[in-house]
Amino acid sequence: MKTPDELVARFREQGYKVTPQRQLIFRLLNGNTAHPTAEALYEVAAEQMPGISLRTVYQTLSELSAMGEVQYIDLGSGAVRFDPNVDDHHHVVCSTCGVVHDVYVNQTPLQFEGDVEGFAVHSTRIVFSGECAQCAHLSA
Amino acid sequence: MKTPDELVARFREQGYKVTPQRQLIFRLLNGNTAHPTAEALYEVAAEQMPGISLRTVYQTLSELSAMGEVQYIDLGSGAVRFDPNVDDHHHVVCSTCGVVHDVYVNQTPLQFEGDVEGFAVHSTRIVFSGECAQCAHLSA
DNA sequence: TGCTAGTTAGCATGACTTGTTGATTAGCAG
DNA sequence: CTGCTAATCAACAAGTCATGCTAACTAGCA
Repeated sequence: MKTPDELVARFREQGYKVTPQRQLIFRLLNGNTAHPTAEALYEVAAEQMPGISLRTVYQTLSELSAMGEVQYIDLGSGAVRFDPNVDDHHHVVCSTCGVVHDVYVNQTPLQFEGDVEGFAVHSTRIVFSGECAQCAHLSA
Repeated sequence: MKTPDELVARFREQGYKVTPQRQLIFRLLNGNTAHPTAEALYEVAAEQMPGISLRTVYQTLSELSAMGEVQYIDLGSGAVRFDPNVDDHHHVVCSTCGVVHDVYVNQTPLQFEGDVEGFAVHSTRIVFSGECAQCAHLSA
């Protein structure tokens, strides 16, 4: 994702207004590796800006997604999560606490891109499930 | 998934009753490679047994899943799908028509199982997206 | 300064899944 | 065959997630 300042510029270019709400969301997402849900982001936002509406958070996330600045990630956990990291990467999820980390798979099964079962494959999503170091430690 | 007959036996073992509804669902799932949603399965079932309730379909699928006879697969398309194929395999989805095929990835990134970012990984799900042969043909 | 987009609250909707209740049906053990 | 009990059904509700709508207010920015 671009920096908050760059996003401000991009929003202006597109004719979108740069509101304090949007700027707040830009800042909250910047460098965020927590893969928050819209709700989670809303809660943090509401602490810093009481009165901000969940609707606005959804709206801004959807705009950012349309601009390719954040990624929707669906881990089958109910709510969609947002990832400001739009690099080509994958995810590992702790099946105990639900924490999500980015995973860079250098040896992607790229041999499949192009032709799998007659499909012209153009993207690959990998989700690893397991137990994070903390949960493994607690249960030990 | 086991054959309908084997499932009947397993249900009896577990003390579950073998009802016509359950047997119908067993048959509909047997060899089914369509990865149906619960609703889709219900519709087919209702053709053969008018009066069967969606609730019963959900119920039976959940029992089968608990017994490890079907797999839930979540492709982020809204509804959960069911896969009677419980082998270790992955999926490829057509982004145009939504059809799902099984994919056996012989060269799984197994090098990651065991330790990714400090996680003790125990499962890996890969979803390929692309265009199926039919859709590619139609758009050509 | 003023046009217009954005925000808000509040309510509604829609998809998907599960829970509940109460009546009826039927599997299956004895 | 009988009877206990699980299963089913209809009908309704609830819960989650996401989005749509309205009407009124606010504020960005040309």
